[in-house]
Amino acid sequence: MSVEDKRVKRLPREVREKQILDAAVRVFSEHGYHEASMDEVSEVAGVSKPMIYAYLGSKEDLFAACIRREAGLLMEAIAGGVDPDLAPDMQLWMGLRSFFEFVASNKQSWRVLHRQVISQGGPFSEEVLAMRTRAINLVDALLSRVATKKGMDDHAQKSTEAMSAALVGAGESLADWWLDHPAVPTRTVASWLMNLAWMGFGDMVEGNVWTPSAH
Amino acid sequence: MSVEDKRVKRLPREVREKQILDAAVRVFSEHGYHEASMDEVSEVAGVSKPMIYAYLGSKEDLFAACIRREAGLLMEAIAGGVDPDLAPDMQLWMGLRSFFEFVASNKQSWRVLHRQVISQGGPFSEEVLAMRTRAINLVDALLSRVATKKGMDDHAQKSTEAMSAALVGAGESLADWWLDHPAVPTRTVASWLMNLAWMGFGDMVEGNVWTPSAH
DNA sequence: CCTCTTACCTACTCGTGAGTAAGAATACGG
DNA sequence: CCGTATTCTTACTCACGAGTAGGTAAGAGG
Repeated sequence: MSVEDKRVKRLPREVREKQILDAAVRVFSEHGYHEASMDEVSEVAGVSKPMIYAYLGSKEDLFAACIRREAGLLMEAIAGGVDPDLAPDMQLWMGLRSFFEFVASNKQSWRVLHRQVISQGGPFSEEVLAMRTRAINLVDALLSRVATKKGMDDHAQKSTEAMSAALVGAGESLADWWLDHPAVPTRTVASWLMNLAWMGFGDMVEGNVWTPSAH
Repeated sequence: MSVEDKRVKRLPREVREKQILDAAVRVFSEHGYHEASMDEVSEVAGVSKPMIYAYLGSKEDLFAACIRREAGLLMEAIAGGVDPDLAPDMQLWMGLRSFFEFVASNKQSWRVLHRQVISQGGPFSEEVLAMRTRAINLVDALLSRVATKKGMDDHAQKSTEAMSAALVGAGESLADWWLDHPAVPTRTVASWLMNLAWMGFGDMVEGNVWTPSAH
């Protein structure tokens, strides 16, 4: 009569898929794509291996599904934290804060996403690179808007894309550094990068710092 | 009688080791550690598999040897291009130029090094992380020197390590971007990053740019 | 010409892990 | 109470790739 024996049995597909994805994110984030085994995923998920293949397809498919879900969450978090009517520097500021907040509360998601960004090879690299490109374009839209308004010359205009790539890379790297120094508050990390991006290091040592209040 | 049949035979160990390492760098840079097979390395090297094991040890050993060699080259190139008696901003500038020059003329080396920076898991991650940490410390030494001289407060002092991590990440990311945009000259890429680091984006749009002449 | 070392190869073993076949158990509609 | 669709498992197959056993041949030194 008791429904709770040892394993909860015969749950609807939706629920199982979520459990599997959660387990996959965890396992992939711990070992990376190649070192992770489907057997471990199935064990962590509390479900036998054929279920995974039935519901989510091959290992690559499963990984792609993880990336898509987590990338969606990250992008959503950032987009939701930014008001597109604000001035560009404020938008950048809000975006950075949202990003670091996401990383702080979703370390595993971040690891899965960032870990495989570089190591190409698999067909899933498209998936991952796509989301990185989206991030760069997002920043580029901001920067080039500023550049145009301020009337930078053509040569400098071209540089905004490269700058965006650099900024995104700086953000990723800083996020990684932060994982090893969790004592630093979110706001502080975000402001460091904001200042580096907007004022540069040279200005900072002169005491010129960007603050959200003085828009 | 002819000594040149098809394969050059019976070369001394030194030469073979170099051939193998060259092949390994190429194969690892193309596929990444896991997707690369020892069979392919042996094929590219023009040497049978047991030779690799006899000379360089296991797959991990071989990979570690690659990393060590290429990281050594990179660090040497940077150290050789920087005069430690110059002002910090000039040192940073020279370092950046040397770095991008190295990437331009050693794309494969760069790929091997950078590809695996993130994806932890293997025991070789120590090897790779070590060289990244060295790079960050190098930059940090510069930045904190500036910060101390200029008398930044304690809070800001602490930030130099994080800043260095961000800068290194920006450099890596920009180098990757550059691989897809080879038309841009080395000097230009270096100056973009230099300006971002020293002046920030906000200053650049105002027309304030750092140039090597006005030290 | 004999011996010892070093360079070198063919042809294997064998663990591991992705993917599957075949069917058991449970709900549910008629 | 009977078919039928869905959930779920045990117990396999099978390819691939790291690592090796065992042996050949070529030069060096006597």
